[in-house]
Amino acid sequence: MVRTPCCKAELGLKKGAWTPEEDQKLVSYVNCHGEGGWRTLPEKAGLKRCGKSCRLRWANYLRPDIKRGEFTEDEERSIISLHALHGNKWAAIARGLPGRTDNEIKNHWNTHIKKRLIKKGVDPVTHKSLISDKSENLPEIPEKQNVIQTIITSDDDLDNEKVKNNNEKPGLSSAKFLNRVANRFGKRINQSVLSEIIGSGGPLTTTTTSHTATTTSVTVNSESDKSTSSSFTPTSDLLCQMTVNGNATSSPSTFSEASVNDSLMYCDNEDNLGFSNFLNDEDFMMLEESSVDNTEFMKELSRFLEEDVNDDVEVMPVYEHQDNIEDIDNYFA
DNA sequence: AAACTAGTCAACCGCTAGTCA
DNA sequence: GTGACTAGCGGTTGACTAGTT
Repeated sequence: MVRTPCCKAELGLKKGAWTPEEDQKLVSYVNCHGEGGWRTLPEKAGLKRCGKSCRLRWANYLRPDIKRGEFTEDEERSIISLHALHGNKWAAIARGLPGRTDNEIKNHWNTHIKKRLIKKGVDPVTHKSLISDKSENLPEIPEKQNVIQTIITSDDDLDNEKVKNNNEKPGLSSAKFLNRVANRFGKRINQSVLSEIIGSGGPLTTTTTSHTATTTSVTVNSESDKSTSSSFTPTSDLLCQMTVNGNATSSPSTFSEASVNDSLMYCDNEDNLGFSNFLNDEDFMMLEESSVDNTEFMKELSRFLEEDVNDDVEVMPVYEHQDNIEDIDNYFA
């Protein structure tokens, strides 16, 4: 297939920095006619630019919802967390930072964060320490994660004990179960929804963890990582959707067809045992109204999963993933 | 003051994926 | 199924600025 030129090879198409007059023309046109139709926009708007250039100018600079100025510490934490999940998928990272563009984040990463991570001894690519290869001490993660493996990550005996007794420990049961839920519904709901289920963490969490904290990652495999929605969905809504009549219900406002291929993280430390800690008060109002305690709620969800046999999605492994927490700590140390 | 260097970031380029006829 | 078209993404470039010599 012959590659289509991105714009007409006509003389007179301007390149380089945009003038205020050009900006004004573009803003006026988009305000009147909306975004889209970039190929024909320049001519209609009276601009001697290629459509691609117009789209980029609008997306990276002229859009009214763009937040400009210094990145906050929280934003930098988010960038690092999201980079650990997505790698150099700047657009995916930008979806997690409202008002910031992929280009801006990419530039900030390359000019600030990357250097600072290196200076702090953290590999900006792997998010692991450059000084000592901690991966040697970590459990091996299967390349193709198709087996069930639960690993509690803390290096102290207490946490090891939790592994042994994880059936009795609500927090760890919750961890496993949430992974099942995530895997089960990963193809229907987007990452933000899953993060809401997980509640106390997620890629955007700004909570720093102590070294005794146990961090568990949920990996949801799917055909594509093209998450199309980042809309916020209250956890209670989702839970209601999931448990109504014990059947899966799929509301467009709650479930999206977007698939997920990201590691979802939450903190499961000593102060955070029990499923109740993953939910807020509003979530529990729903539970209290139905007189279902935590255990019953877990059973209900388990039963729901068991009953919903039509979908044979495999349960994916739970494995340790604490490096990107450490690199954030290192970064801000 | 001039030349040089390094840092920053807007804009560009090449490519891919999705859609439609 | 194929090709044209469009939108979007990630890597790179280069203009500009600030700091240093």
